[in-house]
Amino acid sequence: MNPNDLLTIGDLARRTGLTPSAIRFYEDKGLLQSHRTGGNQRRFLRSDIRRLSFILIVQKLGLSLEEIGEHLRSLPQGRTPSSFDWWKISEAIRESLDRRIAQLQSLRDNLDGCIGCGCLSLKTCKLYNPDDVAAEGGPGPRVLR
Amino acid sequence: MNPNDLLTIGDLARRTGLTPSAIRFYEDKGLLQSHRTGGNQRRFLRSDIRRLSFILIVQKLGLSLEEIGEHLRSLPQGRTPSSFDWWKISEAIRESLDRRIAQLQSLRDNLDGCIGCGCLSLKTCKLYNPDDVAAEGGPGPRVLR
DNA sequence: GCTTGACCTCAAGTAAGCTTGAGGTTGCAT
DNA sequence: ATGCAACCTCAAGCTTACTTGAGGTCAAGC
Repeated sequence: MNPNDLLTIGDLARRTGLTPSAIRFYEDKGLLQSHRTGGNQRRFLRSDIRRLSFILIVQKLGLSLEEIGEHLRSLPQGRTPSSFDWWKISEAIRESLDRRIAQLQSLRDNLDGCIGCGCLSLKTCKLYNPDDVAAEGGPGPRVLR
Repeated sequence: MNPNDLLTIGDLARRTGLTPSAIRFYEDKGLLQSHRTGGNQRRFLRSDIRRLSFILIVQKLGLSLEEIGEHLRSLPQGRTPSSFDWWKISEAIRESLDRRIAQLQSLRDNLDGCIGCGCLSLKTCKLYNPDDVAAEGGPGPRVLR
């Protein structure tokens, strides 16, 4: 297969383990782009395999598609992203991951004092009020980020 | 207020910061029970304040209501939970929290090697396949637990 | 006894991240 | 030229964790 060949959505699905519907969904959300054939079918670049892999990996780290989109928009438009481009993104993600780990650790460290004692006072509980971390958030599932 | 007084749903809401609708929702899900007055209104025990506080706190640690329910079902039925009861639960939760932190740490440690290098090979990526961690999961939002 | 706020139920809406299905088109092989 | 898999769009459904609203009842103060 020539490196200039374009991939169908099915090809891309097979290479990434995603379903075509998921890929269309991501395109809808602006996480990748496609060209169209005369007959209106999508054609993708080979570099989109990497792009989707990135999405899958970073999703496992707990980032939302929204957040992933922001990172992806920092990639260069028009040229295939270089190693350095990806490295810059991975740095940014590692930092937020570090923050989340630290947060979870401090929550854990307060767990015994807070629940273990049985007092469970919402007013004094460090766990419940660790500096207003993850305070609001509107409707929908609330996940610690 | 006498310790034997029952609380209305509004009282409980005020004491916990939850809305009445959220409390009804939790009752629906079996996370707490209520008695009813002759006029079909809910009445709660004072120990339900603690129960709800527990739910709120543990939610911040990232557990789903489903998981929280499982923990709560391990509490004694019929008697007010003791400090020791709560302590046992907090131990169990701390352990799963520890596991999650360890998982995140190993993901982070692989981040540079995996994304940073730009290869992003799904087959060889440790990040993507850290022993099938968080593998499947059906529809709906996928969050690393 | 009457008003008023708090309560009740049930249905529908919201957000995220997709899937599933209906109804129709394309593209490749024979 | 035709058959069939793969593609297309658009609408609706699913899960989690709730909220909002409609339409109606209860309880407590005056």
